[in-house]
Parts: sequence; C-alpha cells; structure tokens
Amino acid sequence: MASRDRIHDVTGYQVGSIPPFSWQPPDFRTIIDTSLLDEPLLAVGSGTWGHEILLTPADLVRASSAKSANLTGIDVPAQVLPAAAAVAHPIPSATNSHEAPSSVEIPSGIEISKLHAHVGAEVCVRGWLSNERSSGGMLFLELRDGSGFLQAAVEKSSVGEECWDNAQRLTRESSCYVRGIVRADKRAPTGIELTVSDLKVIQLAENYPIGRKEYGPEFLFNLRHLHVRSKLPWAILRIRDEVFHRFTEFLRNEGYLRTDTPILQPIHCEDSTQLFETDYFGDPMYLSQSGQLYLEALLHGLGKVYDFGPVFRAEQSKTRKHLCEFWMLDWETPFADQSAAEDLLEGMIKHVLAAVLEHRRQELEILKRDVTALQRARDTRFVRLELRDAITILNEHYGMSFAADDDLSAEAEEKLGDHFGIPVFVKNYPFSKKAFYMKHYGDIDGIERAICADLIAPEGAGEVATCAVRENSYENLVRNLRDRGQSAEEYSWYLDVRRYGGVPHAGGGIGPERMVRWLTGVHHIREAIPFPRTLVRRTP
RNA sequence: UCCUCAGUAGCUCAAUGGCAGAGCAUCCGGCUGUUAACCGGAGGGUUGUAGGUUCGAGUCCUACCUGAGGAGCCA
Repeated sequence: MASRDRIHDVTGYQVGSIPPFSWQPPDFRTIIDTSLLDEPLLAVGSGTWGHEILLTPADLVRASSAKSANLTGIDVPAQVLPAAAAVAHPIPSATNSHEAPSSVEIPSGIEISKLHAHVGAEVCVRGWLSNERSSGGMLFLELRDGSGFLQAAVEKSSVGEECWDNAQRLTRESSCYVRGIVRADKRAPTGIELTVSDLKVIQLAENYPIGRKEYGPEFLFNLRHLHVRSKLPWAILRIRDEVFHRFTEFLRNEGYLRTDTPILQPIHCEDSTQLFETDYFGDPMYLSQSGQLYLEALLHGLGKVYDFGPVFRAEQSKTRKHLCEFWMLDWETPFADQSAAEDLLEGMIKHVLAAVLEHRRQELEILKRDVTALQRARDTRFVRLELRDAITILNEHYGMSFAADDDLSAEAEEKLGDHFGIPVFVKNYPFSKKAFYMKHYGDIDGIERAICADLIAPEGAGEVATCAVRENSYENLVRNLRDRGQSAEEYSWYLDVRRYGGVPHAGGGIGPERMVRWLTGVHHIREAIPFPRTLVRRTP
C-alpha cells in the first residue's frame, strides 16, 4: 500500500493536513507528513521545523489505541506525550534516550560541489528540485543543495515503479533524497550527471511562485525568502561570502585585531535625520552609523584594529547605491599617515579581487560578468589624484563646471572611474565637506583641506571606501566640533582619548556591499545583501 | 525631500477612444537525452483607487495610492 494511503487509513487524515489532536501540547503543531524512508510517518513538531519528532504507524496505532478512523479526542498515550514534551525542553542526556521516539535516519550524502571526486560511485544527494525537464520515459531533474547544481537523469525502464512515481510527482522546490551513480556526461549542463536509482520525497512543495522567467524587482524582493534559492542570488551571495571573508583574512594577516564597537550609541550627531532613534529605557539611543570613533579609542589599547558589523542610515536615499542597513568594515592604524592608509586599502581591495577572480569564477560566469576591468584593477597600481586635479579633468574633458571647493557629484565619480578604468583615490577634499575628526591643513590655494581620500571604483560602481588621517589634537577637535555647532560634552569620552597619550593615526571604512555590487556587476545594491532594508523595503 | 516615468491574468507584457489578448506558471494529455525542453488541451480579469469627459474609456483629464529610475547625502 502506498504511504499516503496507509497514513490515511491509520489516522483518518490526508497527508499534509494538520489534525487537531486533543493531546497536542501548547506551542506544538502536529502535521501528517509523508515518508522519508520506507515507513510512513506522523510528524509531531514544535513549530520549529528542525525540532520534529517523527512517529511511525506502529507508534500511531499504539497512540490511538486502535481507534482507527479518528485521533481527535483520544487520551494522551503515556509513551507519546512525554516524548513530545521533551522536544520543547530537550534534555540532552543519554539516560533519557530510552524515552526517545523512533527517529528518522538521515541518509549520509555527498555535496554536489564535491561530486567530481566521486565519478563512478553510487552516492546520495540531498537537496531540492530547482527545475525539471522530461521526455517521455526520461526525466531530467535539476537538483541543488546549496553547494551547487546537478542534473539527475531518471530512466523509466531502469528504475523501480515507486522511484519513477516519486520522481514524477516531484514539484519544483520539493526536497528529496536522490541516490544514483555519478557519471561524467557532456550532455549535462555541469558536465556531471547522476543516473538515478532511487528517490525519496522529503516534502512536496506547493505551487512554487517563482517560475523560469524574468521577473520585476518588486515581485522578487517580496519573495526574497524564496528568491535566495535562485541561481543569480546564489551566485551573488557566494561572492559576498568571498568578499567578506577575504577582507577579514587580509587584515588578520597584516596583524590587525578584530574587535567590536557598539551598535547602540548615545552620540547625537549633527544631522540626526540620518540616525535611527530607539528608546533605551526611556532615553534616546541611536543605531550605529559607524563604529569608527569607538575604534579610535580601542586603537590606543589594542593597536591595529578593525571592526565589521551592520550600520544604519536613515537617509532618504533612493538610489542603486544606498541601503538603510548595510555592513561596514572600519579599520584604524596607529602611527600611520595617509599614504600608509591608502596602501593598506589598496592591498585589501586587491586581495579581495584576486580571491574572487580565483575562487568564484563559476559564480562570475553565471552572472555573465566581464572580468577584464577586475583583472586590470587587481594588476595595476590604483590612481592617486588630488581633488583639484580631478576637477580639472572633469572640467576640461567632460564639460563639467566644478568650483575648486566643490564636492564631486555621483555623475562626476562615474566619469572619473571611466576615465581611468581602474580604482582612483580622490584625495584631500575641502574640510568643510568632511567630518570633524579628520586632520586638515591649509592648502596653497587657500582652501582648508582634510587629509583624506575616497576610493572610486570604475564601471559605475562609484565610491566603495574612504580613508583619512585622524585629528589627534584635543584643541583642534574641540574647535572643529564648535565650528560645526556640536557639543564637545557629548564627545567627552572621544576627546579624552587625546588627553592621555594621543598618537598620530589613520584609518578608513569600506562598504562591502558596494564592493559586491561592483564585482558582481549587479544593477542595484539591494542584490548584494540577503534581505535588503531600503526606504521602501522592510519585508521579508 | 525634489524631478521623471510606470501600474492590464500568479508573473512578463500586448490591445488606433469601439468584442479583454499572448507567452510563462498551474492542471490534464503526449514524447526515452532534455538544456528557461517541446507539442496539444483547459481553467484563470471589478485593467492600482476615486471621480470626470464621451453614445462608448485599459486608452483622454484630475486627485490619490504603489512601484521604478535619478538628484542631494553617503559606504
């Protein structure tokens, strides 16, 4: 008898239904589930899908005391409820193991990304059906397991009837265990194919909303919790992992210590419209928009330091380059000047470029990314350009009309990136446009300039990082704050750092999602983070 | 916050002011090497909302809502 029929016969409920068991403990949900292996099973879960207890028909019959058609209203069988309750408050003790219900064995499997080392062997692949093609007695299942994609071929004439039926009723995004022989086959998209001998359904997916076609961004980001299964987000988020990992790897190799700065910060900056305010036991606190000030304090205790965490900007920015929640990596180096900061930043970027080009080629190909500009950036020394010279280039070659003390527009950044074709450090902006904590000097043209640089990436990526020398004079900082109409009192702890052995230091910040946007070539930065938070996007 | 553009089937889009349409998805059937497979059939609609012009509005006008792109600001 088929599993589904047996479950229905024993319980009176269809597979997938949620029966109202009277003995169901609070916070538990009960669902009739289908089989994993040979036995049909009744799943009793805590609502968290990873914490289910699975009961066999034998358990069920015991539980129902042979009340065959309907389990509603039966008494709680002694051997069932304690076991179910144990899930809500698990006791990881071997002495209790005899109380555990019969459990399901999860077959051992091989990750798709490692199958090339198992050609000729029989393996089990555990994953999801991402797409399906059929041709009469042949069924081609496109499987994915997070590590990669794989075509599995099911031949009707060479598998058992149950296996064929299971393969046929598999819907897109259903989860399954698939056993078969690994073969090299040029007809398969990845060159590797699984010749299926057995297939078990874990869970049949309902009508999956994302099909095999192009969609608009609103639709896909409304379904982002499902969209992350698709191939493009898969490739982008794997590149993101590489970028995040290699930044921290580089800094650690350079002797930097990772440390953390608070996300809840009391400082009320000049423009509070950019901050998310929270109620902290009755007092206002603000979500961090940078950990830099704290990092400067930590530098005096720990030496070379960096932090890496989420930051928040409540800007009314509605562009392809802005998120309200994004990750930021800040670093600070004691006894470093501006050229040291730029060299470190260049080394960091190149380390990431090299790693992505080497280890994420498959993902770049999926994204159809032309990597020539990335290779050039990896192999060429970045341009260093005074802002005044950048303005000269823009005014003379691109018909723009910037004044000497102007900031660069987004369009100007794009032009500069295209002009050189590699990343450009644009150096020494007018101090009036920059933050109070930057060291500054009077330029020969009479403009007060910060000792700083923005790193502009080519291909329209724009500003991806920034670095600057920090002001280490207590008096200058107090004056800078006063000039900007801010209270030195609020920054007293920050100023304190300068009173007790301040040293020259420099540091910077990188927007890793901006790097991901550049490296992947995706249009909008919301593609570069799993669950974007923008002006108009707060779910899922 | 400002400027521009767009909302029609679950999705992507057609439809001169004159019968509301196609592809994909879904369901049913066919196909033993498919590559976003293909072929045949079926179901699927208060054209974003509210008003207005007109014999007649998806189409023209007004307001609002939602989204997209850009600006400023930033990483």
